[in-house]
Amino acid sequence: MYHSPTERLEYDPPVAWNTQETRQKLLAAASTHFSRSGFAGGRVEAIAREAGINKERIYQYFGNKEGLFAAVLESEVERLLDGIDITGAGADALGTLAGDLFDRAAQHPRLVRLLLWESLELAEPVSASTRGAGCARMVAALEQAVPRSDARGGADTLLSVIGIAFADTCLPHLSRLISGSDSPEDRRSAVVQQARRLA
Amino acid sequence: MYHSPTERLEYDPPVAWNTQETRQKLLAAASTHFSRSGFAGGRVEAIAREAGINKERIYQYFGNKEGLFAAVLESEVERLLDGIDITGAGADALGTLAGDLFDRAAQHPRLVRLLLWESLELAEPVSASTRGAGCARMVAALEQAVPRSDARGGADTLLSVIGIAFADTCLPHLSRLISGSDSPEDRRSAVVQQARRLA
DNA sequence: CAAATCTCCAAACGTTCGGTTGGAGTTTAA
DNA sequence: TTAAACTCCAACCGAACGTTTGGAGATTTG
Repeated sequence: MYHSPTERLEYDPPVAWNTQETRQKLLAAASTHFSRSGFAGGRVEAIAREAGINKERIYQYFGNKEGLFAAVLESEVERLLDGIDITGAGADALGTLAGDLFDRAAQHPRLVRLLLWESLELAEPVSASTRGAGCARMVAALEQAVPRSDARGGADTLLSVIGIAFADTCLPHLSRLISGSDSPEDRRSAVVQQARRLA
Repeated sequence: MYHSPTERLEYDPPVAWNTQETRQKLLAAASTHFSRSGFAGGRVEAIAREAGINKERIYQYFGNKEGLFAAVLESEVERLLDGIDITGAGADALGTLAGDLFDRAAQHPRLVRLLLWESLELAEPVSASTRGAGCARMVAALEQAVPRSDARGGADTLLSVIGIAFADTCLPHLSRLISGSDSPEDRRSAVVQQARRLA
């Protein structure tokens, strides 16, 4: 195995196999890069370098750059709503939901960013059937927690709570122009308050 | 002036000057391409071809690709909220605002897309001071129309109404997974209804 | 133990891309 | 009328990029 003169090692140990770890390292690095720069702005070479894996392995495991991007989205975007349940009833339910969503976005900003890149760069969502099923469950739970007369109340409410909770993550520049630099605590409090009003 | 054999003309008329038109054509084509594909995915060559202008002109007028992108954002993103005033009071004011925002997004989807690309691809917003002033005026008007006790009510309300109004434009895939393929009329109605509840 | 298969690598390839150059013609100014 | 300045173009350049190739070594199989 040849190294360039500037990094020639005294002894190159042979490379042991670790198929699962290789794949996971590539996915983790790809998640970072695609979250930051999107599909078009992400660089295969830079992803591989950060993973510490040869970029040829990307083609072996994922097919191509598009396959890698899809794999990242498949593993990440479901996590956005994963484990967030509807608890309580009425205004409490909506406030808690909004707070949980806000916290999720605050702790994992890359998830919302990946969702946005998916929206802008893909014609169709990834994992549509499983994500659709997850959303349907949330809608049904919301309809139980916040009963309403109109037939689509659950779906409309869920979408509005998401819109409120993610407004500053989806549109950070506009948010800052509107609200100034308020603290995450203040922002969270406002999100919970506004969502409660939808009851 | 040389043309390739496949498009050799019998006679090449010399090119007259039209500096303003050239610039506008480039901006229009750039708006289309950057709205669709973002900065990283937009192609200078493709933009120039669509404008019918030599791509070297882009460097003359805008400096580089980044300058072109900034020029597009500067001319487009202010149009998103431009001319949208707060009318009425209470729930009516919020409902009308949400409806107007929804209509603006529906009629000019490229504006929201450009806003999203700005959010994802730029560290700072363009035209921050003029946009900030415009937002401050809207916040003040909202505080008049929907008086509230908390000090930041106007800003929080505006951001929430925007979040509700643009939820399906910002996150179209997630919206469709949640709501199914409802009609724009139904979607608009839901947006107005939900926004009214924030009063 | 040897052959087959698999994983991993460095290097290379062909294409794409943003940006520049040399020059032709248009318009303006003296 | 001529020179200067400006606008516009085709072609080009160097770098970047996604993808492939040839081969070395690790692991599995018979």
